[in-house]
Amino acid sequence: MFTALLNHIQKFITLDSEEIDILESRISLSKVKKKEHLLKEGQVCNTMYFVTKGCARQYIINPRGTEQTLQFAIENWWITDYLSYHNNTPSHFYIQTVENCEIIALEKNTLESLLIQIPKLERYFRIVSQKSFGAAQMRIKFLFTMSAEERYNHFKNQQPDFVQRVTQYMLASYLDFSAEFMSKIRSGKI
Amino acid sequence: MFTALLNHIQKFITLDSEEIDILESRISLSKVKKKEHLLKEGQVCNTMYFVTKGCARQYIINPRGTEQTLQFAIENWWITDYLSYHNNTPSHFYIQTVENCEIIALEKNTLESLLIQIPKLERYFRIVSQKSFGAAQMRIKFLFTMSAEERYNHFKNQQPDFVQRVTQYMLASYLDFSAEFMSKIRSGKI
DNA sequence: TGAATTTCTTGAAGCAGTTCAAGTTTTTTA
DNA sequence: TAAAAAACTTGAACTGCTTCAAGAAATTCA
Repeated sequence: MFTALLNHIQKFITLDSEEIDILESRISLSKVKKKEHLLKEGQVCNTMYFVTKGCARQYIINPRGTEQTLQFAIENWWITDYLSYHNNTPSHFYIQTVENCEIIALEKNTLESLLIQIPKLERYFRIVSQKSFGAAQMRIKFLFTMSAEERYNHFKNQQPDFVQRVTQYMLASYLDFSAEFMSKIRSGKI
Repeated sequence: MFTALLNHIQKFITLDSEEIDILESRISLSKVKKKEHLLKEGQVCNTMYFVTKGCARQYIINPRGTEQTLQFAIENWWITDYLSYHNNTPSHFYIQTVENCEIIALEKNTLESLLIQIPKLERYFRIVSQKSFGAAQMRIKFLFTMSAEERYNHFKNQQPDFVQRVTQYMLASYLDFSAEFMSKIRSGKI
């Protein structure tokens, strides 16, 4: 529901009741079935998505024709293609639900007018995106320094529940190794 | 000089002359010699750095004891460890100049008070960090889908001048392969 | 529920890139 | 400008992970 986003926002800034009303009037929650696309490669991305329930992912189709997941978004995460969003260029990515989801889709026009009415929201989005960028930096560190098996174990320790929620090939590609290799890691045959 | 930052800011927002004065009064440019550290692993990062001249990089020392560059920052780029900055946790990274630099160091306290005096700056930093995050996503895409040689050629095409500015082992590690392999790519022995 | 589809497992062969070591070239510094 | 230090090159041996293929298990959906 809407309160999930409101709570998330209020972790970083404080809104008064008038601002909450404005926000509530402009935002709507939609249910999205598993495996539906929110964005496809080639489209210009003009929407930010906030997951209140379920899980979405950003992926590409690599030259060999297989999908590789670049990012997951679970409850209380924003997901979008910021480069396409800001530059109005065709996206390199797909964004797709992994489970049945409840999602707040915030279009550029709506967001821009909200940012004018409630300038404090600039701060919220600044902090959220700076933290996301920080997380992306750590991700690159892990990809660079750990072996496949270490990356799997590290992820499993950090997000024990999440491992169950996605198929093996999605997680394997996110950790940058093959689904077959993941099967071998799991069975201890490495 | 200060105008480099001012121009960068005014690409995204418009400041009036009073705001420019405030900004100018709180910001100072410093010269930093080549190979000096702005941040070391284990320190809490409470400063953002804007490069007006020269080049800096963020790197780690991997388990084998060799340096791996995660990010470069040239003219008009911000560099910091956002995770350490926001969570007040010890950094996993080093930040070091690669050339003699002119840098604007913006401390958290200063930035926070500037953001209160000039709330528009929230917007500037939001847009900059969202674009940086977008660039990080593309970087992960390239790491995932291209061979070592393709990554090198792609980088060289995108940033032909930059390739000359850093040593081979820095660029090789940034592209996630060994310095020896880069030597072989360059000589066409692959 | 049963058929179709998707996902997972396993082993064998292969290879892109690493590691090591030693020599050469370039850059830095006293 | 000479000596020291840093960066680059080259080849040989090696390896972590991929690819392929084919069967087994689990999930989806009519």
